Amino acid sequence: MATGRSTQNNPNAAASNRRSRGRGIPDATVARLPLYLRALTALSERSVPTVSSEELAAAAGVNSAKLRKDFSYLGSYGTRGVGYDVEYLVYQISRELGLTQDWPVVIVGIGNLGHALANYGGFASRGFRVAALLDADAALSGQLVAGLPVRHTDEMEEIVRSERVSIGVITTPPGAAQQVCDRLVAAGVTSILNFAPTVLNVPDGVDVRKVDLSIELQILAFHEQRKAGDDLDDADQEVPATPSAAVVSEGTELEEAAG
Amino acid sequence: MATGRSTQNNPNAAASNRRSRGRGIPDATVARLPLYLRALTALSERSVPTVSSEELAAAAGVNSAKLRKDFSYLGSYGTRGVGYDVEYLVYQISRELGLTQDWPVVIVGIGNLGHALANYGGFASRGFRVAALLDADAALSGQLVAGLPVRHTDEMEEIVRSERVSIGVITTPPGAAQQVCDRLVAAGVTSILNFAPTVLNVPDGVDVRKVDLSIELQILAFHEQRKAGDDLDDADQEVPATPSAAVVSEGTELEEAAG
DNA sequence: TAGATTGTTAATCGATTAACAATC
DNA sequence: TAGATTGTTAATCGATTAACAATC
Repeated sequence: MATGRSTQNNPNAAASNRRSRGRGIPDATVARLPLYLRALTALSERSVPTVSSEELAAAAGVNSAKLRKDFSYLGSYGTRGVGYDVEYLVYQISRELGLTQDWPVVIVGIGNLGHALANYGGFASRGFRVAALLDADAALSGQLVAGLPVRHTDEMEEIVRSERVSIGVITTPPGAAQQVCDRLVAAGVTSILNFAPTVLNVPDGVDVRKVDLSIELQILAFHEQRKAGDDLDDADQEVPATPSAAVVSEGTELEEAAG
Repeated sequence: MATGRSTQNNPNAAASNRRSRGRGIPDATVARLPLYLRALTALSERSVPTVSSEELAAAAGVNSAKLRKDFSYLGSYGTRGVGYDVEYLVYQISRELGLTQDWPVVIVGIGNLGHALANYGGFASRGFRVAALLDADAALSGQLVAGLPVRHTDEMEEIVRSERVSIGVITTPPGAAQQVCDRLVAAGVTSILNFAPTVLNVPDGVDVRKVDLSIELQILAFHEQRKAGDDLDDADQEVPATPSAAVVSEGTELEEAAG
């Protein structure tokens, strides 16, 4: 938190507490816009012309008051007594999220996860274009993954610059993540989606979002344990004198290649 | 929101607003415990005996006031003027998260992502044991992935029951996710980690957490756009009369198999 | 005792929600 | 006009943070 480098704060806050500039859409609302968009797109495909806040909220898995409040930050796009025009709302939300433009991304680290992401259909359909797949393992170079040749990480800087890549996806092992991140940032990337289980340090102005399998599972385990505890009842049995064994060891490798 | 089925609320809330029972640890704190645990485990491996809230907070990427507040929900495990005993804290957090017990999980849908998860080292090291890999494609049955044979989804119910699986990971295409979810829940699974881009409906008492690639990227794009907007300055140019084209289409496939 | 650092308080901030007036 | 549904208000709740007394 010193040195002019900021460290991502909570698991997923991006850089911005800054009520995101302009009119200022709250972070919690921004995080839900993609959910609404997905539900709306499904309605659009079924040629449903309009939808009420109640229906759309149910489809997106939120309550309707929250949805209306969220939409109120975007403007008044509904019609009282009627609902929202599906197509129009799809467009407005897409525009708000920046999905009406082209976003070239690079994926660094082409292990199983990198593969999975490269093949992910949700990419292309939302304005995200895979500009390159990069891996530190020269043996992978040239190999086709999802129709694209894997290229060596030596080419990272050149690709980021020439393709004007502003978003980088890191699927390397944790040990390589910070270094890859530094290089991406130095080359001009200002948003990073990090799948490596590491805290990345980035300069101000760079957003980092983190996806962490292990953390999600641990949170589930916590709740699962509490459910089981309903039967046992945790009679606040105090702390055993000795820490004992059972200490969890860190063996966090998400992928094998790259760096 | 009717029928006794609850729908997961925000992207990642699990079922519990219930200040998680007992002493009641806030959800935001629970979500950070794995981060602290990771940082502590790294210190433990370097044989660091004690750590201050300031140091640990920096390593975990949070501020120290938040960390101390978080720890205060667990108990008073520090020593004023000294800091926290690393090993002891690792043990306490592990215990709190339920990681000192064995959690058998099944992964349903063995495409690239299922592969990546099966190979994920962070699993085994934290008490999570892959009890089975399941896929609806019979052609995959018997094939070894991460040393385990893929089994047909027909065996799902039997495996969940016999292995006492309470956590299921869904990496199927979106179309199959709800059905797979229903079967898992019917068989006894009470926590689900969903990678398919679908809102899952589950009965009360079942926790769902969602990991969604596309959503994370869209949130990054939003912030990225705002950064660019600093130059252009969005002079509140009002809504174009016609929605126009550029409508984003839904082609969300995360994987190919299963269901 | 002096220095360091925790654990807690209290203020602030942001997010959620119910309720309802506005209005189609 | 009557019915439906939005957009907004205001109350509530939960999370963050700085500051500092307690205490090692």
